[in-house]
Amino acid sequence: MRWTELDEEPCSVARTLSVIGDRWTLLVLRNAFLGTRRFEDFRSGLRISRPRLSDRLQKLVAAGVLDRVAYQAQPPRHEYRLTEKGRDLYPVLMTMLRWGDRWMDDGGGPPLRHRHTDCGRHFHAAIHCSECGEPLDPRAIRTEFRPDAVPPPAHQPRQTGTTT
Amino acid sequence: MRWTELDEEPCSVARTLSVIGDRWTLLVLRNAFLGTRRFEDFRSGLRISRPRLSDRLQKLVAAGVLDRVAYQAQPPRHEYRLTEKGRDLYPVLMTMLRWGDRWMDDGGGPPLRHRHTDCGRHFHAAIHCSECGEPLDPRAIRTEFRPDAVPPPAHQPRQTGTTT
DNA sequence: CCATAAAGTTTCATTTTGAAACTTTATGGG
DNA sequence: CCCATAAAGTTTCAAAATGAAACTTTATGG
Repeated sequence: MRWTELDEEPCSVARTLSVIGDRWTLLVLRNAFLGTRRFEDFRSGLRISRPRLSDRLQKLVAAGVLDRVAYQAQPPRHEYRLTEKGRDLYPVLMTMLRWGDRWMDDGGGPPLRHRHTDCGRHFHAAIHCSECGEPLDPRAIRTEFRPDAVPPPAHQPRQTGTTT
Repeated sequence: MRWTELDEEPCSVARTLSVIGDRWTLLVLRNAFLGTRRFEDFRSGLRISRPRLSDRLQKLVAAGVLDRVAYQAQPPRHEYRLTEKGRDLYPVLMTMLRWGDRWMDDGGGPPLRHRHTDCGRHFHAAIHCSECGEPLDPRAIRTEFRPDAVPPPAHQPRQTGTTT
């Protein structure tokens, strides 16, 4: 499979990966969520090479995840801001952060902590059912495939629970 | 920044990306969550080249995300199963799927739907506060940095809300 | 005895990437 | 005025990652 074919797969995970599924893109977005907007700030904050940053930003703008906005006219300078589509990636970043906190700890505890101003406590992101609001247990989920979205091959009898 | 340095960054997103932040890995995991366990099934389901699948599986096993288990002795054959660490990536996959459903729809609706057996309804994953259980609004979050985890450069006054 | 299968590895050409230098327009200092 | 610096890139080139195809090993079925 080619990367240019990914966005046509009948799978929302694959389609999402066609936008954010590369090494640098999610780090660019992480910093965008932390307030970075300018080319040089992304570059120095990430230690990414200029050509790579340049094409990642262009792709994210083309995908509608970032918006390129002029902040000065002479010489023309632009900054990159998250769009609504981009801000909606927040749950993806937060669940990744949660997994890293839990499984990649070097012994020093979480590098960042988040406080929920509504309840005042440090928290992590947990996924819940959008309909009933209960925490999601993968075993309590049944996956249904659209006719053109064929389940992948599996030799063992299909598990009923843990499916995407 | 080199990819081998990623897992040492004081950032749980970067550390998570050091494990799952490449093109194929998340697709391998997607299929693993859908029940695929064997080399040839991953390969045909993903249309990935053999050498690539081989090293992705090895890395995931080394990272403790998959377990390599013999299912027959002669000739030796193994299958790859999600560990607890691997199953805990479910929220990441589900939030990615949700984003794709919402923003990458080609007009045909979601390729997969998920039914919550507890409430009986089709749902999507929403992130909630682990402490109070309320849905998370990015503006209701304050980020606190450990001393060695420096906030990335940002020219504009730091936003107080939408931070990772 | 031959074909096929599973799970890889090897080889090689193509693509992607990173590092460094270069470009353009403007500002600040001596 | 002249030089240094800054921002936001682009160009060039060598190194690393990738995909396609062929090959390997052990076993089973006809």
